[in-house]
Amino acid sequence: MRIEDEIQQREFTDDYRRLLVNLLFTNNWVNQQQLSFFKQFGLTQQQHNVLSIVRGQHPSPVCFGDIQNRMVDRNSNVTRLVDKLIEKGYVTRDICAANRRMIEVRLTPKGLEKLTQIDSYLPQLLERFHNLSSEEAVLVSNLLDKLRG
Amino acid sequence: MRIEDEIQQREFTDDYRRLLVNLLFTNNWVNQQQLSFFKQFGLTQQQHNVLSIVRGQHPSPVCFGDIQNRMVDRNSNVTRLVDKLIEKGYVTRDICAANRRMIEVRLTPKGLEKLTQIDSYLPQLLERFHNLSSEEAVLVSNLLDKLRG
DNA sequence: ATACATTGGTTGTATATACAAATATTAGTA
DNA sequence: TACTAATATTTGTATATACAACCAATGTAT
Repeated sequence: MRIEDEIQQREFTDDYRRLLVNLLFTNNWVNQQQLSFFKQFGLTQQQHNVLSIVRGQHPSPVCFGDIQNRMVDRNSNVTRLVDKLIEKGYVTRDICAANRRMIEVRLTPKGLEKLTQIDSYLPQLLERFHNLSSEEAVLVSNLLDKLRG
Repeated sequence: MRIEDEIQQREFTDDYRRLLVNLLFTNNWVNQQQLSFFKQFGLTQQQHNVLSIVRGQHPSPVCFGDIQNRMVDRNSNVTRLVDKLIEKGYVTRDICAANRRMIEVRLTPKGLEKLTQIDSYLPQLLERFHNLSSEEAVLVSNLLDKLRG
C-alpha cells in the first residue's frame, strides 16, 4: 500500500521527503512485527539483541562497551538491559580481573536454551518480509547502507 | 557503510534477516537526524507531525481520530500531544457542537508561523539523505511500500 | 608519587511508549 | 423509552528513552 494512502496524504512534493516519511512509517510497522514476535518469549527486541551479541562470543565474555557498539539500537542503556537479563537468569555479570572498570557478561545455559528456542521460530518473523523477493531485499539493504553514507 | 561493519557482525545467513536489522538500524539513524533537527525548534517529531496534519485542513478543524489515522507514528497519544501543543500556543481545542464526543483542533497564527519557519529549514534536513540519487530515493520508497504489502 | 585526563560503567530524571481500562456521548433497536 | 452497542477521547500505569551528571579505576605527564 502506498505511503500516501497509509497516512492519507496527497502527493509528496519531494522524493526525499517521501522517503523520510516512508522510512519512519515502515519502521513502526517493522517494530510492531518484532514486538509481538518477541513478546511471546517474554523478551524485548533490545534484550534479545543483547543476548545474541553475548552468544556471538560464547563462551568468552563480552563487556558492556562491546555490547553497546554492536547493538542495533545504540540508545539502549546496557546496564539496565543486562539487569533485566540477570533477573531472568539468562546471563551473568562479573567484574573483569584484568581491568576492574569492566564488566564481563556471560550467557547461562538457560539463556542459550532460550535463544535456541527463539531461533527455531525466527523464520516465522522473517516470513512477514516475503512480500519482497530476496533480490529486492538485498537491493533495499544495500541502498540503506548507501543512504547512511 | 555496510550494516555488517556498523554492528560488527559477520555475514548474515539470511537476506531478510539482514534487511530487518538494516531497517531498524537505519531508522535509529533517521530518528537521530530528525531529533536534532526538530529540537532546535523546540518540537518533537510527533508534535511537528500533528501540527502539519492540522495545517493540512487549515482553516478547517481536525478531530483526534483523523490526526491519529494520519500520523506516521500511530502509537502516539494524540490527547497528550495536543496538550503539549496547546501549552505552546500552537493549536486550540474545542468540543465539536455537532458531535460532542469529538474535539476540534485548530491551528493558531503562532502555530502557522512556527510551521512556516520550520519549512524554510526543511531542505537542510533532507540534504542528509542526498547520498541517494532521487531515482534511488523513489526506488527505496516503492520497495518499502511493497514490503508492507 | 601527585595531579589530571580518560575510560567504562551507573544513576537520576524528565519525557515518551505501549497497552489496558475508564468515561462520555451518540446510534441503533426492541 | 430503556437497553445495548459503537464511537471518540481520556486516564492510569508499567516500562523504555534521551540525555546529563556522576563515580570508580586506570593511564599519563611531570
